[in-house]
Amino acid sequence: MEHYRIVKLSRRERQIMNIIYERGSASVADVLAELPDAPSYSTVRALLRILEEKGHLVHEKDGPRYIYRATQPRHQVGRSALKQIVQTFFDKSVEKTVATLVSDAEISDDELDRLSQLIEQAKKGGKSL
Amino acid sequence: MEHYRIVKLSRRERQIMNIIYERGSASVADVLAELPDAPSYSTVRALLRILEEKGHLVHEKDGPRYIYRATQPRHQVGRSALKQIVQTFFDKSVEKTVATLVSDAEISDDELDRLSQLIEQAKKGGKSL
DNA sequence: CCTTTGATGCTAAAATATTCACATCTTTCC
DNA sequence: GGAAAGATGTGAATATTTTAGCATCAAAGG
Repeated sequence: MEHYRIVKLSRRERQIMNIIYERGSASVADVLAELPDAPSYSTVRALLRILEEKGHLVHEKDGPRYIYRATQPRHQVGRSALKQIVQTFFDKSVEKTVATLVSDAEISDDELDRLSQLIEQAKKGGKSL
Repeated sequence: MEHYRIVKLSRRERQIMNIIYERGSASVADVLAELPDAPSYSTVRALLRILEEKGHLVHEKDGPRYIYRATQPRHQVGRSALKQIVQTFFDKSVEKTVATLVSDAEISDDELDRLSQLIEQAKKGGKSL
């Protein structure tokens, strides 16, 4: 239940983890291509190795090259990150957070309908517990 | 419209900015009290000074002591941070994000009702634009 | 088989972040 | 006013992060 500590990462480590979470998996070249202010190939490999040593990543071989994946499931880390955002910027209010989400993004009517259903289900689900 | 770049902060800088965003404002002692693995008083002052030099904070005098505030409005930074989370962990899907929010947190019926209204307004608002 | 290409392993230098000690300046209050 | 308490300003040491160079190894192609 406690916060997942992807929180102790350095700037570059964070950037790399985000890339890998976004893509699901990535080779060294993939990471290099998406890193802002991209450093050298060697540098990216060093960082990936460190992240692996720290237990945040694992790699598997895909022919000659390594493919990296996160060890912690994305939904868990996402949940934790979201919680942090709600706490830090939205007074712990889910309502304020959702308000920002729906006012900021372009959302189709279909998606809005599904959101309504989501809320309805939460009402029922909450009751039954 | 572009991402607000509170993104280049180091680990400690990030921790401090989060504390200040959460509280609204803070003295050196406040920050020190909330920092995990709290360093010395001198250290916190040094970090606050750096953050001020970089333009992320300003201070005003409250009697003998300094009170620090963020220069960028919280809602703007929160909006940007939220966007980042949605992109990184929820496939850019507001729906998935909201689903996590309502399933994770304890939400009262009242709040769920307000969320429904929120969605309804978004439907109307979206149409009219 | 041998060369070329493209990948990783390792190590160390350079840059940045983090930390604190000490000097100084105010406020408090006796 | 003057001492004590509580703040800040500064500079430099320490630790961590970030970077890249060079050696090595494996696959691909002639």
